Amino acid sequence: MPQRTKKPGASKIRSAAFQRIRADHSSELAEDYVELIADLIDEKGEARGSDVAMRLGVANATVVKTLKRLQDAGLVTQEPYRSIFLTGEGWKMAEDGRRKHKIVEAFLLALGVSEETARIDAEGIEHHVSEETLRAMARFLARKVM
Amino acid sequence: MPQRTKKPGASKIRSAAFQRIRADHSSELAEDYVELIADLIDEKGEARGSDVAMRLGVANATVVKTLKRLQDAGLVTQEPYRSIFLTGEGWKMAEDGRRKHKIVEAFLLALGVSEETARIDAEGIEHHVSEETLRAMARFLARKVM
DNA sequence: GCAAAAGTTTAGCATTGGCTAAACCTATTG
DNA sequence: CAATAGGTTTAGCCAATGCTAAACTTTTGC
Repeated sequence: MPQRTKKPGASKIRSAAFQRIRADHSSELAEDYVELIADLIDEKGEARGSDVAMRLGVANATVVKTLKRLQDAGLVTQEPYRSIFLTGEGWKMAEDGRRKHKIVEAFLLALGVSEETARIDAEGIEHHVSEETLRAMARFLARKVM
Repeated sequence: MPQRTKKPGASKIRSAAFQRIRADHSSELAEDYVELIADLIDEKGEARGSDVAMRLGVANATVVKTLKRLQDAGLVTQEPYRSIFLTGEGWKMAEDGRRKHKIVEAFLLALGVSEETARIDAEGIEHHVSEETLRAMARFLARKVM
């Protein structure tokens, strides 16, 4: 008989973590883009697609395609051959990413990790830490300072 | 097989982090699979595709397709309608994943995070921590015990 | 021992996120 | 002010990862 996708409550709990990871991954790229665009705007006054491409290490064409999705998602606005702007929503996401990034990076540094590693690992970790863990990291940092 | 990453030369050290994240993502799924398969074998004596599907929260067909890739990659062996085995390589990857997972989870717990959150966050973080950060976490744990 | 139930695989489709090459604008400059 | 250099977009390809429905195999119950 057709084998419906089983969604029994039993091992649903087990799979929750993996489902969250898949969800995280789909928002991860969007967060990286808006964060980077925000940085570029703050640093150079404007964000060009090619700057984004260079910093992410991908081809221009990939950025164009992704930005189209981000525009559909209401995170950025842009016109052909012009620089990129963030919507209110986009700024909100960028700020949130920066906030997480800062906490994670500072935390790793406080843990005794090198600057280089802290920066790189923070980039990977920031999309996978819950608010609870962020709070614990912030607490640790506060305690360290005292 | 990950796409050929063209190195743009001196352009951007900045992009290194993102490139590593993309690389991590392509191995992440493989690690999750082999780790899960190892767990199932240890727990129940065998790993069936449908168990993997249930625990990961994906459809059976997705698991079949992914296992084909893992087989091509030399991580698992299997025959149609039979249960799944890990190759030596597969076991090695599974053990490494478990090692990382354990450190990260224990570390989060020591930080004061709840068990539930530690388990879930560790699942996401384990694929993005460098050996250096793992060492720092282990050091922290050791210090805590003293 | 065979028919139905249960489990597994195949087929076919969609989306995301990469790439290169070619076409297309914009901007510089002679 | 036109030609061209250079940046940007489009077109079209590929691989990974997900899905449902249908086909197929194995197991079970009588």
